[in-house]
Amino acid sequence: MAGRKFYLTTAIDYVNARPGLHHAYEKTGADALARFHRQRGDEVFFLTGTDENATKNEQAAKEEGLTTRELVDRNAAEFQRLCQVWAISHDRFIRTSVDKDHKKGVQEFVRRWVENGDVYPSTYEGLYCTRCEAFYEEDDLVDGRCQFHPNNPDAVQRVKEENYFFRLSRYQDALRELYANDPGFTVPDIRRNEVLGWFERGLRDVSVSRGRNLEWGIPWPGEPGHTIYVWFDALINYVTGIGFGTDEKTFARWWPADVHVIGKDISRFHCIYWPAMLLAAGVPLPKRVFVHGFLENRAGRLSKSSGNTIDPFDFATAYGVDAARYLVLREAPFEKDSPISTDAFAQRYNADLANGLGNLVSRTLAMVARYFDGSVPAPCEGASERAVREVAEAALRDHDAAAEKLAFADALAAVFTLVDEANKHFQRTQPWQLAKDPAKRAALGGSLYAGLEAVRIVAYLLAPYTPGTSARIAEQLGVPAPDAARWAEVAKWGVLREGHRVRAGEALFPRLETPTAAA
RNA sequence: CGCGGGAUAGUGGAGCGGCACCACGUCGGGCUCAUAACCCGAAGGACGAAGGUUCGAAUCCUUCUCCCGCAACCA
Repeated sequence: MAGRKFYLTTAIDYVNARPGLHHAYEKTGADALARFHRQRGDEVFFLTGTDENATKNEQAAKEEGLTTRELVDRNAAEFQRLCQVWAISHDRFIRTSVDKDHKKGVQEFVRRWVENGDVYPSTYEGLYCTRCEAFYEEDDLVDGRCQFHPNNPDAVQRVKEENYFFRLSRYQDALRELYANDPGFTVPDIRRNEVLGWFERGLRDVSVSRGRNLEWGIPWPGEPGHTIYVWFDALINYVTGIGFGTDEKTFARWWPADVHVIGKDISRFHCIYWPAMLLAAGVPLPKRVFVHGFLENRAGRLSKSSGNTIDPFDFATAYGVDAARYLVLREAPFEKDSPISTDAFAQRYNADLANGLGNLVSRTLAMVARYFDGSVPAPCEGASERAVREVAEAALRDHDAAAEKLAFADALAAVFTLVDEANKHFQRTQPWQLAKDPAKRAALGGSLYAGLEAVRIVAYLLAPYTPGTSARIAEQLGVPAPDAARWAEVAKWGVLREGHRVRAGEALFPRLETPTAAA
């Protein structure tokens, strides 16, 4: 796969609240995939950003005594800071209310619908919650109030307006065909099955504009007073972010997306609406939509509306960025829902990072320093060394197979089989005993060499998840930084040369003595 | 009967027709190079409830209970 282009996206985030751990989770998963592909030699474009054109931002701003612009800028900055703190390596952070190319591209996209006869005006009358920005049926309301905003008596209003509707129904057969021909379009299967279920109930045309002379939002082309419904403007970011409607050369280079990484709550939009929207605009479809699961705790799911989020900035500070990234991806398999808890994170930190990886690096380099004065000994492969080598070779294979599928918990587990094997290897060969007998010098060197190679390979394999730590280990080993190394040259056993200098460093992951206090 | 997913050792998971497995935690032992870390061993569950199919069921079927998600708020 070396040398191919790889374009991936995350969902863009609503700016009506602060970032939660779930935002960091999605971005970290996507980031690990981006870094994984770069490391294997692919050319990667990684897009993330904020979804800023929701009308509710106007109201939220009013309540805080700010202009809409001020509120949106302030909150968008928090999401950008999140990306910095969590070491997200995106190539572009798109802002839908700011970036001119987005606005222009969206209007071009809609213009194509119009040309294609896929939108038509129609009168819509119904109960509209201005807080949700959604229409509801009478049955959905509780005492005449929105069930999600019961404290806002004025939130629900009866509105009647001219809207443009998108002919979603026209694409039902094309979408069925897509799902029949390409079972991998939506993964994992559990999410695909949900999508198939939606088809069974049929697809209705959807309103894609708002006609209430809104100040905020992207104007409908040639139709003053109408704005493009925020959901549709948001989805189009995936093409405008790489030049659709403004830079066709760049667009042609990156599109179609190799994968859209999203949460399961918005799979309807990405798995049904988005492909139909693209078909209507005459744009090729993305290759895959990966629907990740949710972080859950006993207080219920983590979400903006329930307000039980773990602060992602505090979390990263408490554990360190690399550990934080490792913990969310290891504890919460990307492909499904997972319960999380601060206790589980803390235990995982000590077990895997402090006692496992950190201690292995520490003991290995300490022994090389003590017994060989920091100079790499000659390889000397006995039964134990061979076992380590074989586990390393399996880890390289198994990691990549899992990472390709975005199964990061499995991918990380594969890497840690090598950490465990190296620790067992030292117990088997007992270099501290061999060191007492000058006649066993070669065996001693061989044991430590195998340990060093294990550490080196682990560091490279973990680079997509723990970029800072991997770089530190590479530095201690005096080998090329993970960002700079050619994968084919480092991803194999036996690269370190006899006499090469290595040095011990500070503890990579200090053990937490009171685990529960960490977060 | 709106659709879908679950219920397995203290916790989190795997297994999905044939001796109930893994990780963490706990307990006991060993080692001493290392971040009181590492290694070895043990205890602990008969798999939500009831019924059925089968030589044999966490694993298939039926009913039930309880969770969760979706059904134009939400990653």
